[in-house]
Amino acid sequence: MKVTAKGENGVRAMTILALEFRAGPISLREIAAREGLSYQFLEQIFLPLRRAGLITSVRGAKGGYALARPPEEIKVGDVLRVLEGPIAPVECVGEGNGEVCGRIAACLTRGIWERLRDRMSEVLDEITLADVINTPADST
Amino acid sequence: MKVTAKGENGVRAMTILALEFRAGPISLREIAAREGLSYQFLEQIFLPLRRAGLITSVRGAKGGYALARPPEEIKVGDVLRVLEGPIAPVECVGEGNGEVCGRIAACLTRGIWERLRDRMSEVLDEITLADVINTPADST
DNA sequence: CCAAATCCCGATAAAATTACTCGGCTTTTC
DNA sequence: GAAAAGCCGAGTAATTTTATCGGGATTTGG
Repeated sequence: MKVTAKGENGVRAMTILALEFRAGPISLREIAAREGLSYQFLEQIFLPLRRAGLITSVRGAKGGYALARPPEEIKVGDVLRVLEGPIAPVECVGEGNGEVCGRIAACLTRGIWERLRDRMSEVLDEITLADVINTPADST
Repeated sequence: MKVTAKGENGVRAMTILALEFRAGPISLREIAAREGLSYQFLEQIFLPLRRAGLITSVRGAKGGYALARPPEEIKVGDVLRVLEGPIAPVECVGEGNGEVCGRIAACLTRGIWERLRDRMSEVLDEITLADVINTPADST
């Protein structure tokens, strides 16, 4: 029941883009240095985020990445769905998926996963990048 | 962000034990047949559940497994914690874990995972096995 | 007392997923 | 035109998950 490193680091990287939203594009090299991640792993994260339209890129020297929209308009759920696929605790209850598997207790347990999925989506869609950068990091 | 097959099938198997709670112990062979799972994989699921005290076993011919407590008193969260470890979307926010990692945006993103973890626990701890077997399987 | 049913359990093999790297290309600035 | 950056497919390494095996130990029923 874990988010992958890709998802976790993707959110982390997007947080940096949110912090620097007014400062123009930031290079992967800089983000990699700030977060202690490899340049190449970050590339793998940014590629799908750009294709999904969450970030924009500027090529060439002085280039880099920036959020495509202001931090208030990007939800954590958006980022995770791009990097990890639909939010769903089990395959058969993918968001907007009506399939049913053939096993006997299947329909009994299904409700659990649907409720869990809905609450997970709810939390992740109510937190924007703006919330993330504005929340004081109190709880040690 | 998925539950493993072990967790999913564990909940499924516990549901069967809940359905047959009054009927005495059920053998793994029977559960395996009813759910289309391998006997040996189920063994791997039941061993930790028994060690955790969620089920009891009776050895020998006519033996099998039964819930240690009535279905009303066993939460889905209990089962998942045994089979998958603490409910936590990322390592560093394991239930009751105060650690902090050293990276820069760490404390900014941490709050996300804490909120997610809390809501996940909440859902899973408000559903008992009794709820699972009593909920009509309407939503096709 | 024996045979069959059943749980007990460590070890390990197989498969799947995830994490990470490589190499080479294209675009832009200075 | 050289350096700084992004673009991108392919491939390898590491980890986790799934599944199997083999042999014990315990109980029931004949």
